[in-house]
Amino acid sequence: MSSTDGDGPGPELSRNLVYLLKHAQLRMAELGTNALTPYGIDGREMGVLLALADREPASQQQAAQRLGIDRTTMVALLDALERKGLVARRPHAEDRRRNVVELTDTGKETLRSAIEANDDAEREFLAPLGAQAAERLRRSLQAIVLRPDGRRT
Amino acid sequence: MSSTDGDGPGPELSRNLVYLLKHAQLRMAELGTNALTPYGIDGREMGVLLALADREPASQQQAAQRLGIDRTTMVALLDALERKGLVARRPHAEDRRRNVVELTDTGKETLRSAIEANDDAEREFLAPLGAQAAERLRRSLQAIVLRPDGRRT
DNA sequence: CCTGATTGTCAGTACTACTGACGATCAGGT
DNA sequence: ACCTGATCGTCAGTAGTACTGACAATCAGG
Repeated sequence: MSSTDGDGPGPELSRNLVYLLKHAQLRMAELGTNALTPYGIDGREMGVLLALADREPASQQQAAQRLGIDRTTMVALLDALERKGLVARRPHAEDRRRNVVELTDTGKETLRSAIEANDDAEREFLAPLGAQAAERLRRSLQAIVLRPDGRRT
Repeated sequence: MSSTDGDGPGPELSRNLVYLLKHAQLRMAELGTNALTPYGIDGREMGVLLALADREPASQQQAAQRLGIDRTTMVALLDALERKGLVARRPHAEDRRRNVVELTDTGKETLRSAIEANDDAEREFLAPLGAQAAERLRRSLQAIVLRPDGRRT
């Protein structure tokens, strides 16, 4: 039952970007999740940590915008990260509607390790490509995702 | 409130493949869905049609394998496509456990139009890239997704 | 001080895809 | 022919994810 009949995608399906992107994303997400489990977080949570560490301290809404997700989705994400002691909410000095969300020291440490583990996972994901092709893939995706008119999903 | 504070992803997040692939996939799926609505199908259903048209007639299970989804997921997908008159299930001559799934004439016609519309959507998706970079992106994704040891998700 | 907008929160919902179980059917050995 | 184990399509239930809509608290402008 190994190499037979209708096992893989046909030639047309293999050219379809919806198909290719979906499965690329699934595979990368799986590799990322596996790589991150030792640190008790998954890819989405690492994204939140990155969004917070990358720039100046942010409100929950700002963090959500950086990640391209809804502010209501951010609530549960931060609940989990706060429970794990990786981020802290504190009240905003001048606007009491807002929370300022920051990484704890543990969070910073965890993020450092997570980035390394995730880099390994990315290397494995990109293994079928040469170094140059890998870098071009990353740049092309950036050009598409970060294109100037970026509207919110 | 337009271009200010913490609006986009920071530099680290922008390099993260999980982030880039997720949003690339979201955008392509949205463009595809929009392009296909005139034909009454979405990207997933077009995938099914492609999987069926690409190769010899298939059982539901084979079609699912070509698409990389579970056979239980295929059931509802085919229910919808059959209701729309785009595919037909008929009993397999030699194995009565199986259904042979085929495109109807309407299905073939719809798929032709859908492919054109989807090509337009892909062009829009790839617009930030040059022609060469676009083709390289497609090939790199193929190399990653179709890599020989492709295990089932 | 009032009105309208913003922030974080929560309940409810939608969508997708899975697991587990079922009956029907097939294949192989005896 | 019979039994056992595997396969196919189906369905119910469940899990994960992210949304919409509504709410109280708070802010900003007039």
